[in-house]
Amino acid sequence: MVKEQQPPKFRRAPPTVRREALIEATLACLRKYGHEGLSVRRIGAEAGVSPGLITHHFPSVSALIAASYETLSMSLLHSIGRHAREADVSPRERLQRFYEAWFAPALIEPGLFNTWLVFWSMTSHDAGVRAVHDRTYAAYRAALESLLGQLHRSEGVPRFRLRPAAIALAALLDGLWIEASINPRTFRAAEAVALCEDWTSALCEGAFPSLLVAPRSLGRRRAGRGMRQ
Amino acid sequence: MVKEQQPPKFRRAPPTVRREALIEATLACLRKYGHEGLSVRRIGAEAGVSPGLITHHFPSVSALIAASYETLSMSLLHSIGRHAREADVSPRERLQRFYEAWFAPALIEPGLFNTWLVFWSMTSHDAGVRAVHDRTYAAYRAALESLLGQLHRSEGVPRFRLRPAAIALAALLDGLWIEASINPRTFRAAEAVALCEDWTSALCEGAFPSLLVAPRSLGRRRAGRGMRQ
DNA sequence: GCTGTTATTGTACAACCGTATAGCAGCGTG
DNA sequence: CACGCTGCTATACGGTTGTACAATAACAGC
Repeated sequence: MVKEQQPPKFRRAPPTVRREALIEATLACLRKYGHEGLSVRRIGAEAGVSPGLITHHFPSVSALIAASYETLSMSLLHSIGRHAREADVSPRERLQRFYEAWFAPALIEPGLFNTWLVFWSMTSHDAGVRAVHDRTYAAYRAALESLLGQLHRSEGVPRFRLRPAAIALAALLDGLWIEASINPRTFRAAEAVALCEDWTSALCEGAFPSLLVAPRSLGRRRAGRGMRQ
Repeated sequence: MVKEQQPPKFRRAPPTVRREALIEATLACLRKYGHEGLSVRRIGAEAGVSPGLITHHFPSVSALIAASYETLSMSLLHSIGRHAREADVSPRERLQRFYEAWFAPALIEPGLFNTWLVFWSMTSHDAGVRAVHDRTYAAYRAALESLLGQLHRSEGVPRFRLRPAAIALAALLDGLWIEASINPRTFRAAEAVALCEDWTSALCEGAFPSLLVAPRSLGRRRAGRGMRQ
């Protein structure tokens, strides 16, 4: 009987780290293969693990997707927000840095876009994924509201309603990000940033009538049509 | 030999109308089942036709998707544009009607959103679908440029660069449409229209610095950073 | 009414999917 | 060194998928 010193067939890991590794593998697969990437076999191969392990650690594959969604979106929001939170610059400049981080090359990438499409396409079927979206979008909007709120208290900036302002800015950012992801040749990153900066300028000048809060006297035309705060 | 008068097993159709019927069935399937809907068997069942017919009329399934993409997006653009093109109202009001059509209940529907997600997710893999996107997005932007161009020549509206303005407006519309499609409870249609109207107001007041063309003298801060027209 | 064209069907194929489950094996514990 | 817990593998199952291809039958032209 020859005593072959062969390496172990697999290594054990505590559930927490294995779960995290599976989430990371899932994100890698979605990035590389898009919709075709969310198969248990492909994810297992990416993580160097058998397909059965996934159903062992997650109740179903959609639960794994939901967890991956939460991980990625919080990671991105934190990473982008860090650029805006550093140093002591003016609120206006903080926003600009946020925009620049948003349209940085790392974010404008087909893989990331395809990953997001998979998440979005599951919101209608899976309640768990939809819950993650709602929580994530709320956090994203809260970050924007925070940045806009600082602007709020600057010299010469009229008061405006934060929530709809953040909704509009989020929409503008998303829309530009999508087109840039699908076809990077439509416009350059600097142009996208300039368009967002324009939006900020208009906000600071009070050029968005329905966002202004209680524009008593001084008849700006079309003084808002009652959006709820 | 009994002469049974049984109906024919199938009916022949000229390639053109069969192709169109298949496209219609594809759109119905995508609307109902999303990503799961683009299988030859499901589409065939929807059209009351055998699965093999699809590969007979289309070189591949992705060609069918591309054709469906083109059909739907042109149909939508035309349908929405019709509301804005009718009667003789002011350019400003034309834009508002466009916004209202954009956020009408028929457009804010999970089925339509999921259909769009399928199209988007194929742009990275399939060259044909990407070509359709580019053509479609250009037509969409051209429609916006036309509407904005009319605004352009109104009294008191400063000159601005059409192309980037249309890009920004398209992004705002898309972003709002997406969030409304995923979670209709985030905001109401009227709020989305108000946010777009705000954007128009700011544009007319010249509150978007980088969009202004040749703002000679009159030092507005941050006079654009050279976006190409 | 017969014939030829061809749109259409039906089936076979190989590959893939998610889930369930029985048993192997790493590794902490004694 | 042996034991046992349990993370993990491997396989089987019934289902799906897109494509290929031979056979069939609708229907127009003669």
